[in-house]
Amino acid sequence: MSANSRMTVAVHALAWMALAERRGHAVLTSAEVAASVNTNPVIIRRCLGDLREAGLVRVRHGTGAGWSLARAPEAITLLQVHDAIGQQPPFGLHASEPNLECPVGKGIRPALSRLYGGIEQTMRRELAAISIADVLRDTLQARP
Amino acid sequence: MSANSRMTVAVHALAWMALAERRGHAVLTSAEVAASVNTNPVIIRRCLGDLREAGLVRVRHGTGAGWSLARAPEAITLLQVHDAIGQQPPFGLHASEPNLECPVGKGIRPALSRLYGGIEQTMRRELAAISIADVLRDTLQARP
DNA sequence: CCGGTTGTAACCGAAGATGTTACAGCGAGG
DNA sequence: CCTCGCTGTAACATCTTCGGTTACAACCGG
Repeated sequence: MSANSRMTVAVHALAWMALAERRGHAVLTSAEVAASVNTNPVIIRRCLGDLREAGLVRVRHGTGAGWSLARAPEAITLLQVHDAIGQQPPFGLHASEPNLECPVGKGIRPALSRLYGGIEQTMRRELAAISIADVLRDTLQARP
Repeated sequence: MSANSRMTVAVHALAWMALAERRGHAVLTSAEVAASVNTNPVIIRRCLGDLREAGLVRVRHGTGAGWSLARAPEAITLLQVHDAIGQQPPFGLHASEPNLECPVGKGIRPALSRLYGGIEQTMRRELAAISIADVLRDTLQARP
């Protein structure tokens, strides 16, 4: 499995919370979410902790503690999730600075930065158009 | 160093080869390319080896050996480079299979696959619209 | 055959992701 | 105000990947 499943875990958790909320079970513990995602509760706590900092979920302490959505599923976009969990961009520049004596080495970084930035903007626009409610709806339609 | 710089290295190498070719120095050794990218010649050989398998560059052995473009810089798109070096998609699914007893766990993977696939398609379309010649032109215009 | 370069294997260290254990902190409810 | 359950986080163990390095056989033009 290629790296970066954090986006997937976060979206899965939010979709599950949205469904539970709709079923009248609004507060979930990290263990309950972890059971659906099939991972360790600490992974979920770390993930939901990021989402909480972004204001997407709320947490309750004490007896009967747990997590709940901070707003309607329709109002949570994948772009917000993407930013909340600090996803790294799809392309990176050179590991070590290129040779600036070479005309290509000198100009390639700004050129590629602009180029990569444009692609990233397009991706952000697509992510912004999709909400957790959309994902949940699509998820509940069983398909091969 | 954050992530995947392979795309950057490949594009840098091709742009540099395109410029050298235009200057009448069509055949470059891996050491010459490595000097511009500022990395080890083996890294370049591995990278150009991938590009050769995709038919984007040619290699010559024996005395005076080295690499040259297999076609005009205008005819090499970033999508071809992307595919040649086997870039991994920006998002990955779950590390371990989610709980299929849960309606979300059951349906989330196909839903996210479709979603991620759509985003990837958009990205591919953008990459296909940019050639090495475009990158070289942009690179040679020094800009802050 | 020689000399220079490719093609690859083997290996290293750093970094990041995932998972696990352990434990202090918090607060709702008795 | 004490208890209990869950959060929040540190620490740590793997595992994988990546960039880098060394070494060496294969190749071929001259």
